Amino acid sequence: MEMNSPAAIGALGALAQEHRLALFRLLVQTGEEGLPAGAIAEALDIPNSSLSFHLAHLTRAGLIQQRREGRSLIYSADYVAMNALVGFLMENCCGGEDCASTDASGTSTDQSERKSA
Amino acid sequence: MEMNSPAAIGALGALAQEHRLALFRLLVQTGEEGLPAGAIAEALDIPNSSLSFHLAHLTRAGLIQQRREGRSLIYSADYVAMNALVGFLMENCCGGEDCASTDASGTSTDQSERKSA
DNA sequence: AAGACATTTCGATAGCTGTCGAAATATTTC
DNA sequence: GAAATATTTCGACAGCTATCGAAATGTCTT
Repeated sequence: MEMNSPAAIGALGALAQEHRLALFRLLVQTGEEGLPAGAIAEALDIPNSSLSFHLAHLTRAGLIQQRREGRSLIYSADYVAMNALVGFLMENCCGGEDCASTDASGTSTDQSERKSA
Repeated sequence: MEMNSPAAIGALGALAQEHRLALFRLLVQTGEEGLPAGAIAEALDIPNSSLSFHLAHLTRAGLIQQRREGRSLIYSADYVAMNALVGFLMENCCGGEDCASTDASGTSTDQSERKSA
């Protein structure tokens, strides 16, 4: 997937907002089948027009997908894009190897042996 | 480390900007010894006052640390914080398991077996 | 084709963000 | 303690972001 900086900035910015982060988490939990805009608005208690703004933002960033089903628009998380974002962060912003090595709860996996160049 | 949403939003927002992302990457590559503000400003070709603004932003978000050395202020990446952020994203925004399983280049690791609940 | 339903677009508005020169602050050296 | 160096804070400004009601758009049902 090899995400580039502009794309990463777009994705990071899209997630860096209370409502959008909650929205994305909700869609991730929901899975491939996704949720219609109305259900999301209700679940998160956000006015329709405001939600639409955030949905558009996340879609533009490539983190969620849209499909029509009857008169509803169904939104779902794009796991591949999220994979790419996490991959980008690990490659470019952790130094490479051991950063967040699956144990996100750990006793601060030794950071003192960094590439000291 | 167990990062919470507000902290994650702060960190995501801090990285969601061209100069700050480049700055953080630079510090990650540099390692524990860090770099003085002046060297960073020169490396990234950003005016001192602008850079200071971004350094403050990243510091506020907890992603970088500051220490004084003579008349210079040395900045360095906080790897533990970055660990926590990536951990947060994997736990909350990937569904848990296999997301970005070290191979961020892969042929779209099958996403169709999500927790369909 | 009219009415109901689901969602987006429009428009106005308040507040936040990024930029950068100039002035202020901190630290060392002479 | 004054001059030199390293960096931050201040202030002004342009542009972006979030909010949300009202109007417009698209889709289904009868």
